[in-house]
Amino acid sequence: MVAERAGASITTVSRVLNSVPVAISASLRQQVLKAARELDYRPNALAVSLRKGGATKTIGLLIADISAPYFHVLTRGVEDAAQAAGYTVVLCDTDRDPGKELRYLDVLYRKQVDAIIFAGGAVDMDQHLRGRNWGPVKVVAVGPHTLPFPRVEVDNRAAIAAAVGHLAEQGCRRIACISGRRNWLISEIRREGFKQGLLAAGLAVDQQLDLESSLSLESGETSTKRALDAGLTFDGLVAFTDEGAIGAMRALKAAGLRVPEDVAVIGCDDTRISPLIEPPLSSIAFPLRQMGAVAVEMILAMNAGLAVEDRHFPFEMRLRASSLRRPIA
Amino acid sequence: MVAERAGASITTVSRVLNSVPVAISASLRQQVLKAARELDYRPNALAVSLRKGGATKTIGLLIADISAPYFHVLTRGVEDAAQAAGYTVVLCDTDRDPGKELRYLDVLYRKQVDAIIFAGGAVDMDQHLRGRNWGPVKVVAVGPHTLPFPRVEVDNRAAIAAAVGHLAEQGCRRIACISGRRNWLISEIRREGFKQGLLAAGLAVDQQLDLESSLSLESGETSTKRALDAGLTFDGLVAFTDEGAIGAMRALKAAGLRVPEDVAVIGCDDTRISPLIEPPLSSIAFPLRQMGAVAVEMILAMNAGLAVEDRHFPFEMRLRASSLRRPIA
DNA sequence: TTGTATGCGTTATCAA
DNA sequence: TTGATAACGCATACAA
Repeated sequence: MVAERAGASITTVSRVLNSVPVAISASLRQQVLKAARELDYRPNALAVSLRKGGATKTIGLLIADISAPYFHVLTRGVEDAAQAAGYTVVLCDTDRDPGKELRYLDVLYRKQVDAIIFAGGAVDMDQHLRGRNWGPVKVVAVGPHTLPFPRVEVDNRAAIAAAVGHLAEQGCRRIACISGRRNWLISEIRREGFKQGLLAAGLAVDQQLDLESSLSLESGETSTKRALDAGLTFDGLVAFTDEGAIGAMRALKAAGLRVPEDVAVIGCDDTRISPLIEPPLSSIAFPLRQMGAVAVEMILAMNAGLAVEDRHFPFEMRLRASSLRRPIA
Repeated sequence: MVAERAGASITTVSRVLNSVPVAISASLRQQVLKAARELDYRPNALAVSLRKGGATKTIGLLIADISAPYFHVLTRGVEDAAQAAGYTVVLCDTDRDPGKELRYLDVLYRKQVDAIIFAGGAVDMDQHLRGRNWGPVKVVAVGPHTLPFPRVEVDNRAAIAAAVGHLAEQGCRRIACISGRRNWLISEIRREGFKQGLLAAGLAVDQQLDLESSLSLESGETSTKRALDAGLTFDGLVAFTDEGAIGAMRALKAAGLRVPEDVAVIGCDDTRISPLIEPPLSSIAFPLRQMGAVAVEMILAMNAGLAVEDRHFPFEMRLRASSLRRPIA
């Protein structure tokens, strides 16, 4: 196309457009450039990747749900870093469904992605991913994962334990927990943190106070309502998700309970909503955007043949009215 | 690879794996299947697309910012529909920056995407996209756009006018507006709706009450604060965005004004947050998720050679405490 | 029923 | 300084 218009061979065109260090007459070069501009020619990335054997500059991002706060902030971090590095991001919402995860992996492999970022998976200990041949694809996980990939991590256990500690410090003695599904690794880890926090505070672990939910607002509301209806009592509540906390607070209000006076509440992930609701919700913040960016950096490093290590990030307690009954120590 | 392992020609392998309607001996077929399974072979989508001339089953999605509520709901709709149709979505955050938009388009074209969905662009009347050769790529726009592509649309003008009408009905006489940047088409259209609503209610248009912002929470807060500091008074406020409305409400509260008694407030987009804040925010809802899905449907139709028409969706007023001073008529 | 050869758009090797 | 040609992995027209 460009070649014939410029009256040159495709070889020459390729050389000019890729600035291959080979002497080319100025006139021919100009003609090629002109033709390319006029046709607004763009090299076919498919052909280039095929020929060069691999690199597509594409990253597959597997997340549970882009419309959940945790994930879209993370995603923005990934996308920015990817774009800056000349990579493109394929968005894959898995809803934590192993089937979807597998189907997406299949597509991503067919499309020859260079790398995959896992976030919000680790369901059923990743049985469905066991024994898989990952080939040359670079894989990074954000958050807990059972497979031996480099990870971008935050101490979820300590985070929830700290939340419990805070509630205890605020005078709570019976602390409930809006937890996540039992077969999600993240839930199990946070659950451990919950127990750990109780023990550290010298409080008893009451299995009944573990209110399992799917981490959504609606689910948090339902679980809490069910617990209250069943006559359960508690004076503190930590939710593994801000949305769950908000749902719980709705159920508490509906039952005539005051936050934080009757029940002090703290969430997790520090969603954008948290400071805006009434009362403002205490939460545990993670540097999600940065974590997304770092996941991409790790991929770049792996592509460069460097050894990468897990990266750990700190959490931060954002204490607000929903959990504050007395001045902080 | 698979061919040699199965002791067959690549032709046969291709035929078996693609179920080409050609007689093949059962034994050979089994061997091919076995080899493919053992190697867990996946056809190289790059090569397939190259050979078949085009179709990559990929959609480029250009949005302003995945971390903004409007866009991640829309995106989820796009993603679900795309996945169901065997398409893959490349996420492109443009931040409404024409430069980023152009750079992303370049990449998408190189990668031979089949289609592009524009949402949250239309900046400066899309000067940077004028006269462009779009080639065989199918383009659909969600929301207002200056270029002649099929669109998924909602009557933004009427929506904002209705919001103004509602405030007027609630007794507001001086209505301010947290608008968007002047060079964003969406802002201009909503601004028209604002004026139209004022006129319909027999209220005067006061240029001073147009408080320009970037549609973000922070921006809404700043604009409102500045207006109040300048001594402007108003008893109603419509924001082109829920986040802007929330920001505005913060500024109002800080100034000692009550919502809705002193200033009735209504937002737009009906974000997930809106019903949760205090007071719950009135807003105008669009079926964003569905709109995203329809955008994909339109692309599929275009691919099938069908003629597609613009699709219009209704808006819905969600009235809540922030704007309710009296029973609704 | 099976296989050989060609070409998709590129880049890299080799020859002129 | 330039160009013809092979090869990347695959699907298909054609041959056997």
